[in-house]
Amino acid sequence: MSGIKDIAKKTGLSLATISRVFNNSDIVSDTTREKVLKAAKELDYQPNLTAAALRSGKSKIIGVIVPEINNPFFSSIINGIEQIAEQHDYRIIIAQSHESKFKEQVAIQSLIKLNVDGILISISQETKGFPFLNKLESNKIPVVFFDRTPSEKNIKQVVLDDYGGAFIATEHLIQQGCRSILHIAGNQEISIYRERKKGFKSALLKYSLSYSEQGVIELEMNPTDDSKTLSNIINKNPVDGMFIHGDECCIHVLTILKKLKVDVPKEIKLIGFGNLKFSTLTQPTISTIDQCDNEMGKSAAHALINTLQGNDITLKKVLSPKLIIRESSAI
Amino acid sequence: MSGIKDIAKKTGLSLATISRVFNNSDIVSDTTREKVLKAAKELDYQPNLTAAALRSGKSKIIGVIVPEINNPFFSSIINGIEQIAEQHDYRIIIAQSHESKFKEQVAIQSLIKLNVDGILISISQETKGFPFLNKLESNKIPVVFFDRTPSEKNIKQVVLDDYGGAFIATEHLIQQGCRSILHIAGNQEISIYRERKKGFKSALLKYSLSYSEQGVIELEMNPTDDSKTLSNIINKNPVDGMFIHGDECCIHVLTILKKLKVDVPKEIKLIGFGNLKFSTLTQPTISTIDQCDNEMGKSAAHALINTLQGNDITLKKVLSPKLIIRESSAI
DNA sequence: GGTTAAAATGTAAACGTTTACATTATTATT
DNA sequence: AATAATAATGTAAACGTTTACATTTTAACC
Repeated sequence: MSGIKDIAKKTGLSLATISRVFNNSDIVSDTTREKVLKAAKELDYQPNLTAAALRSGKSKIIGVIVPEINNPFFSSIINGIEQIAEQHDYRIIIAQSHESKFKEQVAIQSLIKLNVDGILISISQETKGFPFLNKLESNKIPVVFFDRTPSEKNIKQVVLDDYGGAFIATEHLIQQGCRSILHIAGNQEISIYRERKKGFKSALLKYSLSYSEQGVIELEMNPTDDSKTLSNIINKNPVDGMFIHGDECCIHVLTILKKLKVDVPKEIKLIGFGNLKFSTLTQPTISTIDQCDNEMGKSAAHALINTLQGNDITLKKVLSPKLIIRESSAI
Repeated sequence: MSGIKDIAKKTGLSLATISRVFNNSDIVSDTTREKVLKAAKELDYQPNLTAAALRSGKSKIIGVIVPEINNPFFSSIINGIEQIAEQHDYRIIIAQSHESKFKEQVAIQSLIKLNVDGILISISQETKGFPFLNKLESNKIPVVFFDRTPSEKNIKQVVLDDYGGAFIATEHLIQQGCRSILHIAGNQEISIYRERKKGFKSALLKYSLSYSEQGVIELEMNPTDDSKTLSNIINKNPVDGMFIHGDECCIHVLTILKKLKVDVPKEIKLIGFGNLKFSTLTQPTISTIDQCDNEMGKSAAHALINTLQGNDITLKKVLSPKLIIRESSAI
């Protein structure tokens, strides 16, 4: 492996000049620049980023912490992050929290030790606040949160407008003629699901449809139990639409409804949330809300890189989810 | 940030001794070890891995290159890799080739510059051979390939027995009573799909069923075209089973068959390949072959770490896929 | 052509560890 | 108690860059 020294020897220039050529920050004369680049090519020079990182304090590495990497939502986000990072010549290093606050902390420690320039993180479900913020600040490591963010104020974050997404989903059902809509909600401990419930409620109220807590249920994700629950509800007061907190649950519901001989979308229209790939593979295909996962990754990466470059950024960016209309909500 | 120097100052010991305590390689007396650890705790010492990497040449980072991170197969593998890496105190850095040979090369260069200790890679579809092997060898960076491996000999790799998987899938259909089985094959340019076709053929022959090239087709993944293709075939000679090269295609076929009013599994039994999550969410649920994705990641990581630690490893590890029986192949 | 300003290059220390080698302290052996 | 062997610690250079500061070269001006 040839280094800066070899180029210096070959060109007769000093180390400093060579270094300046590659960090095109300073002024180097065109002739020497060319001379250096030529020599670099001939020697197949590869800069040693470790050495550069040690001296300059900039590693050109961004740490990314997600709960689970093999969750399509997060892996798409990472994909977005990677795209932007690559464009700016940053590498990303990935760690998982597995929804554990402890592992999250371990991951952060590791990233600090590795001298990452910044961190992108979606916090674990266990984590309410974010006690590591001080430590990161004292290490001058900027953080941008995405999707799942802690309650602290004045943090940089990019999130989805879950409320708005739920609103347009519900609105869509209403516009398709539904008048008695059930919301199958997610765990209300988690803020995004609370927001989705709120959006559902608002849409009903806007269109003067009655909202009641009986119109919102949670499921066990167990075929037999949920089948009973749903058939009970449907038989009592005829439901003609369902807004379901997530695509996976939506497919679960679809399967149950089929078994109950309910025609989707004729008798009941369905809309999910998430735009997972398999929502296009069901029969009928599932209408849903796109979470802009890739875009979220890109935005988060942009925000962090801007911060690293000293540009001011808006503290909070809210992405607008998109309505995806498919067969399950057709008239 | 306090460093080794601060501990030295606080304890009155030399830098070398402190270093030795943390690289518990050498012999340090128990009393000084304790003294150092105590001081380290009090100072909240975090070793600077960049400095350590520069001096020692070992970064404790493993580079991982996959075609697409947001592909459930690869993200599960990465998950497995991460588990093992973490246990051995390695960090992983992820790069994507996006199926491009050029980007693959760029990724490798980046990883070299970052001084990764080793590389795990599943090569892009464009890549037949692996011309970067020399470069990595000359940089003393060991490589372990997984799933998609180049044709070169004497490379460390962990792969799936695609042939065997296809064999047991087909055998299962036969045992369920199928006698006229269609194979919906994947792109025969790609070796894993060639292997699956071979396994299909072998199983038929073992059970004295006739094999002909008409019994193998490829689809366009387009609902209308494929619907025609399939109805033609089914009408000519009655098919009672299908072994499909991948779960996603299997769902596609299932949807078409439903529209053609074919009863799955009564009239035609289906089995896919891949054990993707959504194969449990269809109706009927889909029998499939599990690809051991997580295990593949673990094995690959183990192989690499063993190599890094100087232990000899077997050159090639072949994982045995598992039969997952669900409704689509029920009697 | 001499003076000054600006541009280009050079010098050498620094980043925080690890490690070969040297030294000192301890224990064992006779 | 002297010597040898071993264990524990110390010294200082090294890893490959970046960068503050110093110096030299070039250009600009009157």
